[in-house]
Amino acid sequence: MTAEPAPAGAPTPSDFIRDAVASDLAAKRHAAVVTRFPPEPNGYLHIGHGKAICINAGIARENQGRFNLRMDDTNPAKEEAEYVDAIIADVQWLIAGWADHCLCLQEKGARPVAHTVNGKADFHLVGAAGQAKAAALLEPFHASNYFDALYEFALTLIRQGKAYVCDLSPKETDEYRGAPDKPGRESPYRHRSVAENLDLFQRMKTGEFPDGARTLRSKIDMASPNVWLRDPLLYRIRHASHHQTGDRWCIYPLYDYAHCLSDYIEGVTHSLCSLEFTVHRPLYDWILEQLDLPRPRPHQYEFAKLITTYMITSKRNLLRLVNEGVVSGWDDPRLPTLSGIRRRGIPASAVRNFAIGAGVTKYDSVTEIAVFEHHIREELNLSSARRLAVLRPVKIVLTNLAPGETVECEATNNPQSDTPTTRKIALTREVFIESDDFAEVPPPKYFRLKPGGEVRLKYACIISCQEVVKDAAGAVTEIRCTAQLDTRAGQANADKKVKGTIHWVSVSQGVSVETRLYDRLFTVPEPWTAEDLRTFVNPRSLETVTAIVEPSLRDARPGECFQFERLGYFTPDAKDSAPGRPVFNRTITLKDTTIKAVAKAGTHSSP
RNA sequence: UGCCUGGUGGUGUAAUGGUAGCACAGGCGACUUUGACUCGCCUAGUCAUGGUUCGAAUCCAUGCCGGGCAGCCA
Repeated sequence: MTAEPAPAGAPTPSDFIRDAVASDLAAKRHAAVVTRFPPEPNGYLHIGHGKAICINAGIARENQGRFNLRMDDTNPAKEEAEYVDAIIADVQWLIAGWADHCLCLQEKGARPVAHTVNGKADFHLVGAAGQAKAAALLEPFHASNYFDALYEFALTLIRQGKAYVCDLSPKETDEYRGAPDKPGRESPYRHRSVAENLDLFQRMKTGEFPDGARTLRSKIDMASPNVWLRDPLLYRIRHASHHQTGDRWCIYPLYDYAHCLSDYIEGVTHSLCSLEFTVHRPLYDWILEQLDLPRPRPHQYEFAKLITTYMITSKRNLLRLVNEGVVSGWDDPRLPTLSGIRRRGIPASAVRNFAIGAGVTKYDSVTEIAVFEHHIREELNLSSARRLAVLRPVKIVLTNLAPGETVECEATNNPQSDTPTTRKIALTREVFIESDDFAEVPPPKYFRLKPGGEVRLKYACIISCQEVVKDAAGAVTEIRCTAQLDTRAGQANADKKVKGTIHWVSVSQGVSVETRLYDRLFTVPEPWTAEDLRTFVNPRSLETVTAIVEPSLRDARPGECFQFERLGYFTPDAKDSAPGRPVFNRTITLKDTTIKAVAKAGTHSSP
């Protein structure tokens, strides 16, 4: 768990939020920077959350601060413990080696304790960052851990005459609220006495009233142009079991009330969230202001969320794809969930570079998926070992090699390495090549194998095509070639040039492996605008083939990334691989200008 | 018709009163035992109109266009 050194020459990100943090620090408004990432455990994290994590963790990291992982679990109806574990794993994966030393969790079982600061009542809970405590003794913060503190704060608001118990039904509450362009009306229960409010609120807590019968509301301004200031609800009654607190509570705080106070309780200094919460900020500030709190108050700043073409990131839509079986689960490699992305073989660093590069602004932008793909290839190109694999095989017979004869060849593991290593691979009489790499009737500018043509087998030698053998149906069954063994590395004609170099795998030594070729899940760049998402699901987003790979790949393990030369990057699937029997996921293809070159040649040569 | 926010090449993002730059995408070329990588070159932008100023993407005014907000969701 060491911090990754900042890339040489990489400028420190600068944006309006970082400017605000720097100015707060300069003015000594806070002793240290504390940010937070507060997901609701009602689904898996996706790449949009990834951006929020990168911003919150990144700012903590740049200021030697910490960032709290908190489950925003105030709604028992929608949340599940299963999601908590997935969220923790995804966050840790995303920041490993980068900001994990800033990640702050709390001691198991810890709760904020009431105490007095400068004569004022307070609740405070500080966690442990990095490895200050053994991981087994830590857990994420939970808003539900603050229910007692939140209840006490609510009592304070009632005593101050800033909150009241309202008996309006949900429908009536809605009607009384008015509309953005017309003021609301005051609830008939708005002027109850403090004593009555206290009594009713306590009875709400003890379970005397059914769901929806009463609420606790703040008393602000029913005529405010900001609808979120029209006496917003603080508590609702829900006789439901909560995944953390069980049946201890039947009243649950709402987001606006719980969030600002959770931030305060944890000592958060900068609460960074997405733009849709901007209209809630006056309420965030109002609640904290009323309570006359002894410690510095947190402040909320909003940034534009990450939206990427061909991806959907709404939990509703994601859940639907999962439930309807369009994908195999939350971690389907085609999904932009962090679990899916990880399973697909995309490095966390690529996600971070993408998220950070998207910037921190207040403009709702749509980032092209090509940028993400660029970052994926950039990382994988540097780190992936090269291997030979054939996805759609066609057989070549090297007629001048004897059956059983092997010609040892040396292959480079990673040409991008400063000190490249090599491995041995065997050329045999029969090898598979990619069916795309042979064309009986080649288009113009076709560099690969064709009747009477020559091509180099990568790391081996140049071969000449002599004869094409077909079955009764006219399908090519084998291509008979001669190997020019003196064009191997180190031989007399090693420097002989041919236009094309192709990959291959020995028929006798190759291993068959299930390989999953993933493509974009949607056929249109902005699927979220669709009436029905399923209309634009790409029917070819997953194709499964039996690939033939070089023998060393039999031992590939999940977590390892390979470049199958000329094809793309592949990684063993973490769920379906077994020792000695990997199942490969294609992370992404190599950039391919072949199509363009051939198409262009075709265009030029046609009338 | 209310309030809050925004508007810089195709896309994303810098420039904080002083030469509009970077990245992705696109185009052309070089290199190449990956049609990859790498390298070079090119295309293309300040929403509009006024104003302030020696000088405006930046400040002011007006207009236009976009996004968000009316859950007992977060």
